[in-house]
Amino acid sequence: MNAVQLEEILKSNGYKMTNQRRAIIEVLCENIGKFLSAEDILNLSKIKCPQTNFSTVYRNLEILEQLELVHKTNMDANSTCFYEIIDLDNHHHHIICTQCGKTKAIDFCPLEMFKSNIEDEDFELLDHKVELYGICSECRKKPKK
Amino acid sequence: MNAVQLEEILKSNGYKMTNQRRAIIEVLCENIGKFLSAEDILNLSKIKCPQTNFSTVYRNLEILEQLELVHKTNMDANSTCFYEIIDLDNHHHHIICTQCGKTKAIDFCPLEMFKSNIEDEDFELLDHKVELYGICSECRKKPKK
DNA sequence: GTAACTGCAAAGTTTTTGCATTTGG
DNA sequence: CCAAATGCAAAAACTTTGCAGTTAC
Repeated sequence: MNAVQLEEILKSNGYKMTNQRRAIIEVLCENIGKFLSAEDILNLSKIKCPQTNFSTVYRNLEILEQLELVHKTNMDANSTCFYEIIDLDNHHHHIICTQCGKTKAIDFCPLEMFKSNIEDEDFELLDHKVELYGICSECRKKPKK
Repeated sequence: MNAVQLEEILKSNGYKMTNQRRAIIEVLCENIGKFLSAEDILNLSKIKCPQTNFSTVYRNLEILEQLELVHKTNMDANSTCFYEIIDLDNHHHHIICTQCGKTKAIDFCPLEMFKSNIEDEDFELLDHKVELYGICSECRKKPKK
């Protein structure tokens, strides 16, 4: 998924392109595989379009969520939410370092395992979220804080 | 994991038992397999111990998190966090109805699949979170809102 | 007795909203 | 032109904290 494709999707859903929106989309596309907070997105977007504002970031994230183009998540430690573009061409999950927060994309997805293991007809399975937590090599080398 | 076991763990870590704490622990243990918000926990705890307070709930959840006895999570739709006792004897994940929020425990865990698929020595795998999203049978019957 | 715990009220964070103004198509 | 988008400031929602008083052990 690249920014141009995303723009097309938004336009075809009746949304207009503004510099702020384009900046936000570009930031998201340039950071696939990482988790960004709303504040991260704001700061990075401001580099491209300085007048970008928190409300605008949140409003655009909401639109993208509704179109199922971004995933929203939190990590256990705090209550900030993190966002990432859903890249259908390159579906992945993450491993997250519990010490420094660094993330890394993991290609393996256990969804098929779930499908075959859930004989449960009560739910129609639509989506899933998988996060792995660990300690990255750099943090392992460091003395424990 | 039952409330008595949990009390023992807390006591052996130097924590004292108060009626508020006991109420919170019991509520958590009685709701394994569900996700409770801090507010849910407060309201249910108040039935057992009416003077229970929000600060006390959050402070106890923090202690339980530090001892790795509860998991904290959020669902995509809103930014409220949800808590559940980690029941090592009965490890499970959840499927969550995106319409009504109802949850159901799922026994299958793909962790072993991950271990064998991650040849990645950069991370030491410590923990994981898996959530499935879908629409429950009741919501499927209802006319779309 | 004393360290741990709690209640309260206040502050901190993150997210959402109303409204007046601006802008893209 | 006008619906959509934005900026601002204020509010809402959720969580954390300081402090004085209380309680478990």
